[in-house]
Amino acid sequence: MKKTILIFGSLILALLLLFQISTYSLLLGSTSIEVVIAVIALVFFFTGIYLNKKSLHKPPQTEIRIDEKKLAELQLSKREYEVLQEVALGLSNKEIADKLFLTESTIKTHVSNVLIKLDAKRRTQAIQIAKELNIL
Amino acid sequence: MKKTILIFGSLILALLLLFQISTYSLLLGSTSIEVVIAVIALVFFFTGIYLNKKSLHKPPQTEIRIDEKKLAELQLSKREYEVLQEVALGLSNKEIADKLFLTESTIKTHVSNVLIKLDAKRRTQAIQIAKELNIL
DNA sequence: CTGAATTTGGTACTTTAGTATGAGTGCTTC
DNA sequence: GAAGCACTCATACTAAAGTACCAAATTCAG
Repeated sequence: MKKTILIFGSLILALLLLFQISTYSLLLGSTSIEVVIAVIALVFFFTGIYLNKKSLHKPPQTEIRIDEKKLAELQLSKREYEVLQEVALGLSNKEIADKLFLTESTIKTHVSNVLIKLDAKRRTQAIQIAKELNIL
Repeated sequence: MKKTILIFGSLILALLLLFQISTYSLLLGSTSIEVVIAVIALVFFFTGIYLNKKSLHKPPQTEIRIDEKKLAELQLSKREYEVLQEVALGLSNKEIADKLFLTESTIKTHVSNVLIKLDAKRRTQAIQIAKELNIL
């Protein structure tokens, strides 16, 4: 955050300086109007590109957020959703049971319910459906 | 593509026009230097932002291309990779067999080989590993 | 407090998935 | 033409996964 403020501050300062220098050099007649305008245009053009890259480019790349609405629509209970997440990680029912301190029976029950609610025949299909719905 | 050329063309034209108008209005003394420079700066600033958004913003959002290198490293045969893709779609061995006009035995063999090559214990884990490696 | 939903777990059973092993075919490469 | 590899398929298993049904404890809103 500190770095951002510093960069922005010096950027604004530099642009203001450029602005003033341009105005004065024009008044003094040492530089032609065309050159000044061209320099200004180029500098601000690339400043625009740079700022855009910094501020708007990062967030959309990494985040692929889950669809809370569809998650609610599906009526999955907390445990069922939790189990679904573990299933998607490639764990077996036994492994999930150990991880959540439950028995394999319980996991089977939850998985079966998930399959019904997601309208899937197999756990692999449930994973595919869940990812299509942006639930995972 | 046609649209892009059209947009870029009119953009360049508009900028050139702005450039000329600025120069002339300055020479005629009808506008102050500061105003012209400010307008030029703003226009080029936002043009930079716009172009950057159009050209560099789209590809990373939609495309998540597969990692050809890792795919080669894994030494998966054509059929094995093909079967892996179907597995990731949530199909059963029987369904894959029917889809590819093979027997379930053959699919089982392919899946087993895929599991070994991906170092996975289950097909669900194979899916997870494959997606982590950007193979799918 | 009560009824409904959730969570947990069990038994019994069927269906898939996965392993091990062998074997025939076709294609390429040395 | 023999060795190697990919592809196909089979049999015989074992191990998971999944279904059906039941039941107790817990949670939670009305």
